[in-house]
Parts: sequence; C-alpha cells; structure tokens
Amino acid sequence: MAAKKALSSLSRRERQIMEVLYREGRATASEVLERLPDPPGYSAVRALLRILEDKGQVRHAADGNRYVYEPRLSRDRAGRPALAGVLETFFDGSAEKAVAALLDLSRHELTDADLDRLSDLIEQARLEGR
Amino acid sequence: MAAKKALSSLSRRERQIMEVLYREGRATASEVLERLPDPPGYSAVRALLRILEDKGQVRHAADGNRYVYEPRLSRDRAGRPALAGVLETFFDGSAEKAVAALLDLSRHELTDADLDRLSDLIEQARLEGR
DNA sequence: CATCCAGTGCTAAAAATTTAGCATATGCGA
DNA sequence: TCGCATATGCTAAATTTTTAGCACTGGATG
Repeated sequence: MAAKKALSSLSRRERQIMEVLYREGRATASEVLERLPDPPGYSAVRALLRILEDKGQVRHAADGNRYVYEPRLSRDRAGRPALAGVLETFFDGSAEKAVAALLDLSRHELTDADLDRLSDLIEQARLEGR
Repeated sequence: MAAKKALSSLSRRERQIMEVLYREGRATASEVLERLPDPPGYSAVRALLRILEDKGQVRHAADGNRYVYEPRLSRDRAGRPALAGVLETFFDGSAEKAVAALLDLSRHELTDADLDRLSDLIEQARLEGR
C-alpha cells in the first residue's frame, strides 16, 4: 500500500507538509500553511494535501465545516525509518555517534533526571539485548 | 552562502544524491548512479551533480580523467541539523524518545562494549552539562 | 588505424511539482 | 438581509525538476 511508501520518495513540498503533520500530529490546511517554510497560498496547500491523500500518506476527517488532516502512518512507524536513514547517511550507522550528536544537540535541555532515564534505557537494552 | 542552505530545501532527486554523497563520503557520477533508488541515466545524474555544484552543495575534484564529487558541508555540519529535524518532527524534540528508538533500531548490533560506550557518553554529558 | 568504452560540457525537452484562481458553500457579525 | 472571512472541489497553468541526447575527448584494445 502507498502508505507504506517512504517519506524519502516525496517531493520537496510534499515532504515539508508531511513534516508539519508529523510535528503537529494533525492540522487543518490553514495551520499547515502557517507552518510551512516559504509558504505558498492556501489553495496550493490544499491541492498538495489532496495529492498526499491520493498517495495514501494522509487522511482527513471533517471537523465541523473544515477538514483536519493527519498522517496515515503513525509517528513511530514513520519516525524509525527516518531516524535509521539519518543514522546511515551521516553517522555510519553508528548508534554511538548518533547518541553523541544527540547529547550535544540537547545539551542545554537535559536534566540529571533526563540523563538517568537515558542510562536506564541503556541498561534495559543491555538486559533485553541478550 | 548557498552551502549553508538546508538539505531540506532540495528537491527529491537532489536530496537523494546528497544522501549518497554523505553516505559514501565522495563518489564519481557513475558511483552515485549505482546507488540511487530508481536510477535515471548517467547524463541525468551528471546534470544534477552540476546543479548541486551550482547551488554550492557539492564540489568536484578531477581524479585522472573523471570527476570525484563530495559534499561541501562536512558530515558533522550536515548531520546535526538532519538529526535535530528528525528529533523535532517525530520525537517531540525528546532525546529520550530518540535514544529509545535508536536502541531499538540497533538492538541486534549492539555489543556490551557498545553499551558501555553509550553509558560513558551519558556520564560525560552529565559532567559537562552542568 | 578504427572501435569501444567511459568520461565531460551543454542543451532543451519531457515530466513532475507547485501554484493560483474560479465557483460554490457556510458561518458570523452588523 | 448583506458582506466578509473561511472553507471545499476542481482545474489548468506556471514553474521547477528531471531526463536524455548530442558532440566531443581520452585511453585501451585489436
């Protein structure tokens, strides 16, 4: 099914719109428009949402008299391949390198409690990985 | 300068080519061609490499009688924003969620030594973060 | 020598993407 | 009621992207 198709095969604008939808979880066309870099007009966004729906990447639900769009594939199901792709492309597939970069990126936001949780994740992986 | 421009503003094929180049570090046009999903012809790849060079994303060096292309921005300088983007788009900006997904992705490849190194990274972050 | 193969520079056409605009509908406020 | 703002369905044109093809070069081979 088309919904299984990688985000990486989408065109530039399609991809930007999918990213807005994944970030927000769901959004109306006008909300998508507000959050697009270098935004086109409203009808351009709607046309692209329709295309994405035709492609099976997006679905909409009527909310009163307007449509709310959301990705058809869950965040988890889409986020993993995206993360794996970045890992492979920029980090030699190395979790260590990626975690190092992650820690660096998040440096100013991570509390001790956060770091404890990360340590716990690693311990868990250690227990489960065998 | 254009080289600072985000990979996210590239078109579909341009982006695919940049990903090949980041993955391989450097490549000739024919090597890029081999590694592209749903590859076009050789001259199509060369035309796109020239466009990417015009845009400042790529440079080439003559290697004998052929050109070897590489990204102008380093892997580190390009990989961080890419990782940050995935973090924000799919993981609410949460390092914890991303690490959990990373560990899951890498589950079958991580040795105890790898996990030790990840733990060390976290300890380092703990010491440096304050 | 001629031929073949792999390469480059360049162009322009084919294809895909992006965009805006029209007709229509609905809801709200004056 | 009317006017305005926001919405949808739809189309097609504008724009960008992608592609292939031509002319040429250089090296290797028979």
